[in-house]
Amino acid sequence: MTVERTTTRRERRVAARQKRILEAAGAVFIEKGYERATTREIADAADVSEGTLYNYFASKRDLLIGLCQAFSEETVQTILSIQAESTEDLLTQVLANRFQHVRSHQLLTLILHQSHLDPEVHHYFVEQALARMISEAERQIQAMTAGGATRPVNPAIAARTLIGAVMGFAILFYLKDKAIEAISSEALASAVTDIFLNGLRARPTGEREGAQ
Amino acid sequence: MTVERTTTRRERRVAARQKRILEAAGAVFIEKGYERATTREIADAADVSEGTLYNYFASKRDLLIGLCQAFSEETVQTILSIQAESTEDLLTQVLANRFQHVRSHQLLTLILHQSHLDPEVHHYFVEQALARMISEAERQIQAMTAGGATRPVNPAIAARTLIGAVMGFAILFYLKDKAIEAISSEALASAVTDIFLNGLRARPTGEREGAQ
Amino acid sequence: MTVERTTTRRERRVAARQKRILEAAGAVFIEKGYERATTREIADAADVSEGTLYNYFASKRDLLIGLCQAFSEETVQTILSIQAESTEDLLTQVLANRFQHVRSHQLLTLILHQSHLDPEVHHYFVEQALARMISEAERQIQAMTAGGATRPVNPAIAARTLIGAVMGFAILFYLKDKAIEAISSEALASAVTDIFLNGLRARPTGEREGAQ
Amino acid sequence: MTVERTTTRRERRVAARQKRILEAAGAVFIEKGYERATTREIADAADVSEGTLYNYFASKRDLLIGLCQAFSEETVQTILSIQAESTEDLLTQVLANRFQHVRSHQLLTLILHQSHLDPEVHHYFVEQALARMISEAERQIQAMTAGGATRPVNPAIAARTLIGAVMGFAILFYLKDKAIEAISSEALASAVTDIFLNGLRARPTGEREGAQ
DNA sequence: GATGAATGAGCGTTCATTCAT
DNA sequence: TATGAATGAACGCTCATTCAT
Repeated sequence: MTVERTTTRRERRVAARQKRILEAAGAVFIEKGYERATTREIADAADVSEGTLYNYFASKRDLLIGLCQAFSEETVQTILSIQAESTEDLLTQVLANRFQHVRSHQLLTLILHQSHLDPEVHHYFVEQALARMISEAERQIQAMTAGGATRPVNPAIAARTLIGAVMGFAILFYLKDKAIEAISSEALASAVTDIFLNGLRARPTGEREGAQ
Repeated sequence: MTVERTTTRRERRVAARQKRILEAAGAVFIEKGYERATTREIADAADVSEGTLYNYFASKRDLLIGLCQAFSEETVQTILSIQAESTEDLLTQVLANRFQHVRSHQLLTLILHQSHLDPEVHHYFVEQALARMISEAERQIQAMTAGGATRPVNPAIAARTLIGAVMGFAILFYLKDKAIEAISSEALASAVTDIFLNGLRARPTGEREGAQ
Repeated sequence: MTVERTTTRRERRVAARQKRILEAAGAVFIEKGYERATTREIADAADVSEGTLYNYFASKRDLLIGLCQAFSEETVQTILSIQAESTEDLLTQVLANRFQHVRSHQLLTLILHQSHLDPEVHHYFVEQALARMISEAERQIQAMTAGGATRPVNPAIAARTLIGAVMGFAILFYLKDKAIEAISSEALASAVTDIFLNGLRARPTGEREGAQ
Repeated sequence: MTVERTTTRRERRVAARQKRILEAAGAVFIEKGYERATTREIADAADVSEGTLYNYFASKRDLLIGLCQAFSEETVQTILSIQAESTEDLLTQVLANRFQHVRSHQLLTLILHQSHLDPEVHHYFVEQALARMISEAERQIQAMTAGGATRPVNPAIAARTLIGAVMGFAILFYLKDKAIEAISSEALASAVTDIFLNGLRARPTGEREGAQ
């Protein structure tokens, strides 16, 4: 018997089933929208009965909150854990990571929409995740400006332009934009980083160009 | 007697009522979401009976389609009609115009979400409006690159970064981001234009800076 | 100016319009059933507005009552006015007349059904028309039995068998029975008269046969 | 333990409830007519909730179709299973059986009416039941004619006269004809059989009379 | 008198949630 | 604990009737 085991078999089974239900809910929510998704459909997709669903989540709304919490937490953790050597590297990594994520998990747009309608979703996503990421981005930009890496721009606006662009790309994936789907997340991240760092404007001849 | 009148009083009344119903529908859809909005609520908001609603629109979905069509058409017309003297001026004007619009009409995010769920909304918004605006942006970027005004970037990506950022800002307005709401549309447009044209990266000393 | 005219032009116009509305109502009722027929559809078919409909009839139900009254009255009048030389001739004429009528006007089945649901329809059709025709038939049978023309059968049952058969044939027309539609009303009347008068049973050789 | 049981308790409960709902629907349809019958009323009559109704039948129309199928099948089975020794016996039995049936179950007239309006009801009742019974009746008449039991009449017309008369009597029951309700089904069947076999016409003295 | 837009009660149907098994 | 039948409130929509023009 492994003494170190802190979870019993039952607890693990419960956790696994909870996860399966949440994933099923996410898939059905994205396909049908939150309102049109039925608990029966979610239960079928999770291969459990409707009754069992309610043993794991108190309501349909709870499924949405659960998804929102998991999504928000995962997003914040992932972004904050990224280690980079330079401004450019950091931006590229963050963008590549987000592009990769939204490409396969289209929850972001669902949650954006529900954040407007449900105060609790707003709390978990906008206040706990989006606001934190925006302020982290502002902090980074201010640090980089202080360190001479970036021009002195309005950090509130710059942070929101970057994060807004990521959300915008998420929507383009969500709307099945063919041109975007054809580009790898890394290539897209590099190109977007280039635009944000170096701008679109042509440089006077002889000027040092940025990456890419 | 005004012989020139081409619309009768009845026709004008009908048009006005149709507009009022559509506006009421837009307001309720934004407040409650499309699914949770009830036809009774929309009728109340438009100060007509439910029956009257159905004299003007065949179904609740038709209200959504009508809003989407009007929104898409208005957006395309407005953007295409903007006249500008320079790249910078054009970008600033377009951004200021869109920021102003999404600030007061929050339909964009509703329509983005419904475009994923309803093929007809997708048709009117994504195919008729968004795709046209993206390709117009690509065309402009290519022209500016050919004219030496912008660096040779991937026009597909650059166009989508710009438009994605606008959609991202629309979402921030939609989510009631206080920092954004505090900035005037024009100031925001200038700052974002600056970032897109000149980039965030610090320039070597002595380099000519872009606008702002 | 014809002094004898007892109806003004207006009165005649009103009567004509009333007749047209009633005919339109009958056609729509038969096509869609009473409940599914809409007043709009009836108004369209009569080429008047819905408002005008209500200037001529107080309600949709009134249209049904009106149709029922006209149908009942016409049926009774027609049947009672038939003059015949013999039992056989009388029966053949009545049957031919009714077959001809139900072939083109399918109101009978509609009214039969509504008689069950609406007391006023029941009054006009069942009590004023059907019951009178049944008792007239009973009277005739009794008279013929007394005169030696028919066997001493139960007149109540015989009358109802005859009239029931007519209603049954009306239903077969109503249900578009092909075999019945292919036979002329006169031929059908003769054959049915033969069956009722002479029976289906084979006769001993040498017996005198009835008509046809 | 009853190993042979092929239906579980649940299956039997489901079948019983389905039957109860169908019977309730039949009763309400007959009382109010199909259109005026509400699903709420049917649910109340079956002592279930409206939601439960829809667990057993997909729509209100499905209840009608279900009734029509059951009625049609039962009618055909019953008629075809009747064994008789003579023409007279057969006719009497069939008539008695039908009179007894329509006396207590007034579905026939409802179904006759709906057959005109709903193609599926037409299919199940007119094509699957009525048409089969008519052709069976034609076959019998032809056989009896060939066997010398009946005169050579038009079998199509004779069959329809008989079946039409049954439908006519069903309508008289449906319309609560007092004279008919006062006569037992058997007596009525005998009297009608007599009329159909022997005819109404008086016979020359000395002729052999038919039964009854 | 004729019109047809406006009305709102009432319908069939759905589905989140409960609970007996 | 897992099930899925039962529930009933709430929805989108229809249509007989009214009434201002």
